[in-house]
Amino acid sequence: MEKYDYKSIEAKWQKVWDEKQAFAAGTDYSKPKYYALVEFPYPSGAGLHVGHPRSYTALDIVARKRRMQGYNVLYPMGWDAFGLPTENFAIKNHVHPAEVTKQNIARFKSQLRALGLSFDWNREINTTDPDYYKWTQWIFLQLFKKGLAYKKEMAVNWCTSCKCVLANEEVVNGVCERCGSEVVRRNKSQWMLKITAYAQRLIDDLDDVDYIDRVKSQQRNWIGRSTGAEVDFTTTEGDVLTVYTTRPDTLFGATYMVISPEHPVIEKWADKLNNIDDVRAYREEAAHKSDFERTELVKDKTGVRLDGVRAVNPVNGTEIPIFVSDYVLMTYGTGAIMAVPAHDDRDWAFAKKFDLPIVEVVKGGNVQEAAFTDCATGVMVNSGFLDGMSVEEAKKAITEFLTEKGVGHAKVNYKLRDWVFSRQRYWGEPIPLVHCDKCGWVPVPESELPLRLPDVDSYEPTDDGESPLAPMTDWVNTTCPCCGAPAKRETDTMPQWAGSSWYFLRYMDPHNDEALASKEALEYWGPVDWYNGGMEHTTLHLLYSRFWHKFLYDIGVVPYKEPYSKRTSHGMILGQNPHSFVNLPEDEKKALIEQFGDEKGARRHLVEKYGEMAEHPVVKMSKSLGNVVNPDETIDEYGADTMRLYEMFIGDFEKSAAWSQKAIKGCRRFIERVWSLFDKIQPGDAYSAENEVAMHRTIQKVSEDIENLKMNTAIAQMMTLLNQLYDKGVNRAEYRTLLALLNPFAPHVTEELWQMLGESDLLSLHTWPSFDESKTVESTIEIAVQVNGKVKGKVVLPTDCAKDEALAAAMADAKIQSAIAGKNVVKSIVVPNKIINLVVR
RNA sequence: GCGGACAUGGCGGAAUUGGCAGACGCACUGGAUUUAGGUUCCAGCGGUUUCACCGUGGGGGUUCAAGUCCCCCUGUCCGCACCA
Repeated sequence: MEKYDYKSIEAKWQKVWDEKQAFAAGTDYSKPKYYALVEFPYPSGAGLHVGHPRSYTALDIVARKRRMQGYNVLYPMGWDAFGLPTENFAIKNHVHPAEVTKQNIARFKSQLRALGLSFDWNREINTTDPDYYKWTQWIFLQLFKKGLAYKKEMAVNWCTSCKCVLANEEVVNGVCERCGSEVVRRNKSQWMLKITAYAQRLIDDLDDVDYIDRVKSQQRNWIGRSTGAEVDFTTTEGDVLTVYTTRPDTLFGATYMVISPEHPVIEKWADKLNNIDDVRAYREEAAHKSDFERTELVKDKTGVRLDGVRAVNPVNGTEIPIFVSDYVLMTYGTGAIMAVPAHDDRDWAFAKKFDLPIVEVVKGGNVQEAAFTDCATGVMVNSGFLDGMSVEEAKKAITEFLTEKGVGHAKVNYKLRDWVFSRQRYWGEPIPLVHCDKCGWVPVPESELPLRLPDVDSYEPTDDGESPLAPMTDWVNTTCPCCGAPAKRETDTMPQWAGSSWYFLRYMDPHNDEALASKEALEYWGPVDWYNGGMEHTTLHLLYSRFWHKFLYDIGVVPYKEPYSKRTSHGMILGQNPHSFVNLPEDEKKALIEQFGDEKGARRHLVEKYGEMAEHPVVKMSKSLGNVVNPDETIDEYGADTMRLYEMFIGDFEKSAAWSQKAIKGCRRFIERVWSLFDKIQPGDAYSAENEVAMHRTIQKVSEDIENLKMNTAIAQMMTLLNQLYDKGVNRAEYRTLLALLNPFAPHVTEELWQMLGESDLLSLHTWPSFDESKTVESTIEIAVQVNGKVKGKVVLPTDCAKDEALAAAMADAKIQSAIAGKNVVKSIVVPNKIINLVVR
C-alpha cells in the first residue's frame, strides 16, 4: 500500500467537493433543514488564528453528520469586515480600507478552504459589500421610524487612542476593550438605539432557548433586572426628590439622602445653598475623573453635604440631610438614593466617614460594626407599623402604604443602558439620515439605499471627535428628501456590531436584492438550529442581535422571536509561556536553580524579570512571546485532517486549552494507523461476532458525543475501536463504519480510503451508521466483588443474571472465600451488572 | 463585594451520574526492526516498605459503597462591579 500522502489527498478532495458542489445548501424546501452557524470572523491582517478552527471544526462535524443523516444543511461563512484595525492599517500604509479588506479576506478564505470545512461558499457574505450594508441601513431606518433610534447629547465613553466613542459593552475595567487605552467621559451628541425597551423580553425569552447556562446567566446579569420602589421625599425647598430603592422595607432607617453630582436639582437650588462653590467644585472633580479613576477609588467614599436644603422622610417626618457623592450614578434609577447605613454596605461606609446616625430597622446583626444586609432572616424593628414583620412582608406592606398615600410605587429597573450607535470613523456603514433645519432628521429614501461610503483623501480620525466624513462637503451637502431645502448628511458611521446583528438572516437568501431575505427562505431556514461562538460576545453581539431580531419580529419581517435555538461556546486555544519555569529546558532550569539557590528563588527571579505572568505556564498566544502557532505551518507539516482531529481532541470543548506541538503527533499516528489498517481488511458484509458489540457501542458513543460537543471522548472511542480492530481483525463492514464515523472529523483521508474500497459515491454524503442498543452489551460481564467496600475478587456472570445466582457465584470464588473465612456475612448487596458487596463482621 | 465555574498521575484529560479511579492520547522506560536518527512494532508506566496497603486540593459527615451527595476550609479561573 502506498504511503499516506496527506498533501495530495487533501488537495484532491477539496477540489472534488468544490466541483460537485457537495456542500451547497439545497433549495428544496420540502426536505428537513438544519442550520448550523459559527461566528463569522473579522478578517484581520494577522490571518487565521489556531483558535478559529476550534469552533469551525466542531460545527463542521455537526453539519457533516446532519448531511449524512439526510438533512438539507446550511453551514455558511462570511466576513465581519468593517472595523478599526483595517482602518488603522489603511491609514498607516496609505491603502484604501476596501483594498486591505479584500486582501485579508482572500488570505482567510484560502486558509479556511485548506481546513476542508464544509461551508457553502455560494452564500459567502461580506458586511462591507454595499449590497449587504444596504440592508443594515434599511434595518436602521426601520428602527428610526419606530422611534427606537434617537440622537442625544450625553456623556459618552471616549477612547483617547482610537479617538472614537465606545459602547458601554466595549469598555472593560475603564479601558478600551480593543486597544487598552484610557477611556474618558466626553459630552457628545450620539445616535442611540433603545435596547432598553426590550430588556424584559430579552430576559423572559431566554426561557425558550437552549443556551448553555453561563451564557444565560451572564445575559441576565448584564441586563440586571431589579425590583423595588420609587419613593418621593419632599424637601425644605418644596421640590420633590424621587429615589429608587430595592429595600423599601428599610425606609424608617433612612437617615440621609445622596444625589449624583450630575443631578439637575443642584443648579436649581444654587441660590439656597450656602456652600454652592464647594458643591460645584466637587461636581467638576467628579466630571474630570475617567471611568478608570472612578472605579479605582471604589472603597473610599467622598462627598459634600448640601448646606441649606434638607429632605423629609415620608414615613416618619424626620428631616434628614442631603449629600452629593459620585457613588450615586445619574444613569441608574433616579440619580438619587435614600441612604440606610444600617443595611447597605456603601451607605454604611459613607455614614462612618461623615459621622451620620445609623438606625437599625432589621434585627439580626450589629449595625454599629457592619451593615446587616441579609433579607432572609431579619425581623423589622423601629419601623412603626412594620415592626415584627419579615423583610419580604415589610416590602409588600410599605409599597402598598406608599402607593395609597401617593408618595411612591413599585418599580422595576434594569442596569442595561441604551446602545450608543454612532462612531466617528470612516470604515463603517454610513448612517442613512439627513439633517434639515426645517424638517429635522429625515431618512434617506429606501430607494436610494445603499448609501455608499464616499472615497475620502484621509481616513484619519480627528481630535475634536468629528468623523473623517465631515470634511467631505460634496458628500455631506445634500438636499432634504422631505422639503428639498439644503441639508446635511449624518457623518458618523455605525459600530462594528451593526453588520453582525442580522447576518445570519442574509445567509438564508444572500443574493436577494428586494428584501434582506425572502419570506420563504426566512420561514424555511430559521431559526438557527445551533450557533457556536466565543464567550466574549455574550453581552455584545449576542445581546444586540437578539434585540434586532425581536424588532424585526415586531415589524413582521421574521416569523419567530428568537434568532438562535441553541447556543454553545468554545474555550480559547492558549500557548505555552516560554518564560514560565516549568517550560524552560532542563539545563536552563538547573542553571537557574544553581544561581538562585532553589526553585523558589529561580521562580522569583523570573517573576522579577518578566512580571507576574511568569508564574503562568499557559498564556494567550502573542507575537511578543513568540508562542503563536501558525495554522498554515501546522497544516503543511501534519495535514488538515490531523489538525482538525487534534483541535477536537485537545480537551473539554468549553474550556480553554493549551496547544502542544507534541500531542498533535498522537492524532497523526491515529490517522496513519487507520490508513495502514486498510491492508488488513478481510471480506465480510456484517460485523464479526468478536467486534459486533464494539462496533455498536462506538456508533452510539460517537453519535451521542457529537451532539454534546464531547469530541474528545468520541475520538478516544474511535481510537479504542481501532486498537481492537488491530487486535481482533477487521472486515470490510467494520472498516466502512469506521470511515463513516471518522469522516466528519477527518474528511479527506476517509474520503480517499472510501474510494480505495471501490465506492463511487462521496462518503461525505453517504448515510450515517446506525446502531442497535440491544447489541451494545456483551452477553457476559465481569463484576467486581467487594468485601466491606474493598474489591477482593472478580466474577464473570451472564448479563442481567438473577441476584441470588450472582451472589452464589461470588461466594463460590476462592479469593472471596478466603477473604470472608471465619467471619459472618451480615449483609450482601447485589447491584445487577454493577457490583457485589459483602458486609462481614 | 456580588454572581458563576472548577480542583483527578510528569502533562492534556476519562469515569454509564453513588458501584473495579486513571479510558484515550502525550511524555517517559525497556526491548525488537534499522548502519544511525526518525518511523513502526512489542512490553511497562499513580505511590509505597508490593501475597498487601495508601491514593481524586485539605478537614469533617451521610452510605454496604463517595472523584461523584452534604457541611466547613484552602486555592484557581471567569463574568459583573459604588446599579441603591
